[in-house]
Amino acid sequence: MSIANPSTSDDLGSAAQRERRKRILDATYELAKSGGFDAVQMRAVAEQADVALGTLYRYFPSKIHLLVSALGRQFDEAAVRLREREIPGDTQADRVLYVLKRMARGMQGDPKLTEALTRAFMFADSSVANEIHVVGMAMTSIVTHAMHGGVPGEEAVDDEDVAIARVIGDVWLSALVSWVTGRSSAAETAAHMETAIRLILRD
Amino acid sequence: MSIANPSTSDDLGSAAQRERRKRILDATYELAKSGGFDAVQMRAVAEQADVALGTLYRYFPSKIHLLVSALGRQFDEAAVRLREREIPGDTQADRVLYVLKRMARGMQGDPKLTEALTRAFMFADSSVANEIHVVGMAMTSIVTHAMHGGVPGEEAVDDEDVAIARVIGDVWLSALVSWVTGRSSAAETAAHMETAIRLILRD
DNA sequence: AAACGTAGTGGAACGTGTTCCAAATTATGC
DNA sequence: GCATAATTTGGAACACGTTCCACTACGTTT
Repeated sequence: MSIANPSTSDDLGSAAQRERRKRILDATYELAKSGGFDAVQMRAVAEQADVALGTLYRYFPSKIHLLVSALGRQFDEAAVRLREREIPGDTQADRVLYVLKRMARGMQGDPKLTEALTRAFMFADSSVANEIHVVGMAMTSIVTHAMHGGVPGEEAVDDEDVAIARVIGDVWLSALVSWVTGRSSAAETAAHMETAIRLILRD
Repeated sequence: MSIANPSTSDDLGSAAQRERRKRILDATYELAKSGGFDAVQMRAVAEQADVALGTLYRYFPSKIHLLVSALGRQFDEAAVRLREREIPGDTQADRVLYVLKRMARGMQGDPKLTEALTRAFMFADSSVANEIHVVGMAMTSIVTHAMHGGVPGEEAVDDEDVAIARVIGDVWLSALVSWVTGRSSAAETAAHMETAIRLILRD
């Protein structure tokens, strides 16, 4: 008997399972993109992914797991895209701001999607630790990569860099939450991020 | 006809209404304290506050409004208690850390309560803007007050102080979320806060 | 090819947040 | 004190996340 759960195990299962998993995440993405958190209804995801409700729950044990997994996929892709690119800017603050503004632009282009994923992330509890960890790693990687300008050879990332990256990630998340929940505008959010980063990264 | 909603209007209504409102918030507090977010069930709150379900919804249009209002009351009280007190510590960082650690101790003493209120805060959307604002103000006030050592006379709080306080508030919130959702321990959270604040407030 | 175990299906059912409504109660203006 | 408006009540009903179950389909072992 296999206790393995197709969504969390490192063993990704058969091709059919990988295919189902992808269909489910794609459906989640589409629904989130067009209708936000509320539109990602488990029955709707199951139907759009052409999968029974029970199967959906076998792959992702809750709506939050599902959305955070989708977020993880997004961030992973973004981190990979960014990694193969040099980051312009003379100071750490400039480079980090460049990257974060670029990501912010992407997110503002899909506000519903961003809302859905952010809400899920903020609501997740420890049972979602694995999925959360993926997101946290990608975020830290994005920030440290920006700090060091993207030169691939000497990624001299020490502990302090990671600590700084985590603080920046915190501010980023809080700012994202304010924006997503309509508490502050895109411009205010950008300004706030800039303030914070220049405060944290005065070289 | 009065469009006024007893919970959001500045007009607090009759004594009976104020009394009901208090009973509701008290019931919320009790349930949150003993069982966390999930235990704050609208039917249970209504019953414990000795109020009909419909009335509960008239006072607080959603569970999130209810919990964020309860959080606001908590923070307000904390801010007031803190305001009438001098904050020990030689540097801004020391004083802010002193205050935040003190608040953290309080929160760790009531983990369920903290979980409930924090989850609600993080999940709130723009319809909860008013209640959120109360919390944000209290938080900023607590931090700026700590920065200036609590000398009541010359509260020379300028815009930059507020910006800094907001960044600290962001980190605080993120740290709180990690702790509340079981992603990091109290010790890790404290260490992370210390790192962040020393980074932001190197005098 | 038969038997077996695992995964997927369809759908009923439950819990809790939320909405709605008619009747009862309370407050207000005259 | 009465008429009228506003509020509260009790409870039914609905929506959606989640659980559960009997059944079917599939793949593996022998």
